[in-house]
Amino acid sequence: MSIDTSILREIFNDTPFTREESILIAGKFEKIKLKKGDTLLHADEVVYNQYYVSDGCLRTYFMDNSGKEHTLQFAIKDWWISDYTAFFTATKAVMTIECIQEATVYKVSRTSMESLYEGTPSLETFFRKKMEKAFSAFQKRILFSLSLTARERYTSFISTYPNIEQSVKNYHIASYLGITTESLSRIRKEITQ
Amino acid sequence: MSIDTSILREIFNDTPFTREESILIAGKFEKIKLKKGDTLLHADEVVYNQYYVSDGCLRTYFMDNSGKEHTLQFAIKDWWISDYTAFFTATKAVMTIECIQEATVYKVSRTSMESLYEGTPSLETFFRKKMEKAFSAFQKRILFSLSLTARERYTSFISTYPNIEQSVKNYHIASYLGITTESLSRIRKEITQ
DNA sequence: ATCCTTTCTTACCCTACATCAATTTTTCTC
DNA sequence: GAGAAAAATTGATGTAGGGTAAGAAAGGAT
Repeated sequence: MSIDTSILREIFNDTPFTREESILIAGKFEKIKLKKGDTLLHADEVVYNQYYVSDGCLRTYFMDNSGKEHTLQFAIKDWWISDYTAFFTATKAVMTIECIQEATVYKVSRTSMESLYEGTPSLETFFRKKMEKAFSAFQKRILFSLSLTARERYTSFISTYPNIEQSVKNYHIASYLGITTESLSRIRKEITQ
Repeated sequence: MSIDTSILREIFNDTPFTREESILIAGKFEKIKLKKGDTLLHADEVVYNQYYVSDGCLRTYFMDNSGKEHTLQFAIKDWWISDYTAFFTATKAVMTIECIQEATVYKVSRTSMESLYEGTPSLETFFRKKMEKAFSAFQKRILFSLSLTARERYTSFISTYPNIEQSVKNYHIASYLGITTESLSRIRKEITQ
């Protein structure tokens, strides 16, 4: 365990920590390198950690009873990823996190987080705000899934996440949008005409 | 402005505050009574406040270009409600909050919240955890909308929120599930047979 | 460069849910 | 409790997107 304190600047942006705080925080993180296809977290595993993505691309997906995959989230540089429902309650994951492009992530456990919050309120503020943004993003996604057609959701996705689009397969995007890869193909054809 | 400090126990459960903190916090809240049909927040208004629901039932809905309503959230006792995306960033609401059953809510502004966080870390912890739960709920909702049929989403809704079901109209539920009221009617018929 | 695997596309038909148009039931109001 | 308004149901028909199957492109591996 432990990472270089200089990386904290990347992870926590402009959040100011004292020298002591930095050392304490850095001591709780661990650097992990992943290759394409690696699984960072398996469904049914108890979730102890969340991960900061420094580089590469990952996705969280849920596999339903019929074996179909549903992508909940992609994560690229500066995103955090985990099965958060399971992470918050230290229960079993329903989702799997897969590396879809060679990645470097920094891992930290929930218990580490909780203990760090105690001595470092600015850290808690940082995560509260992260949480607020993530919450907003999910809210928007729900509204979109309720009110937009598949085609509209696709064009919205493309313009919102142009960087992600390059890193992922079309069938990943389809499973994120809630449509089949065939439908996405038809939509793409329609658009380019 | 200001409410009785005794109500804080209801709002913040078992969160312990000092006498001084309690007075400070209570000073930032305001009690509001709503009748059925009242609008607590209009789309296009800048959102300064969030609301704790002490009693009654409200819903947040989004109206799309074609005039169709999409219910994002219901709120009953002990839930918080706002257009959170707009609340966090002090921007204009895209959603409207409507009282659907005579309600009592307690209002507090974002700036009040931010200033209270500074002196009372336990308050920030309280809201961080609330946020985590809300985030999980939204995540679950996204997974359900990706992987379940309309019928499955309906039965899941009914069993998850039996208390809400009684307070709301079927067309509210339909707009929450992302289907038409006619489809919901057919699903209900199917189930009772 | 060639073979093999993965990904994407296309064509055909199918289904879950939508839309439109009444009609019935429930709820509100005086 | 009669009449009006709102909500729910039902039937007929339409459509976005799904399922299946096959082929075409694009990437890797050797």
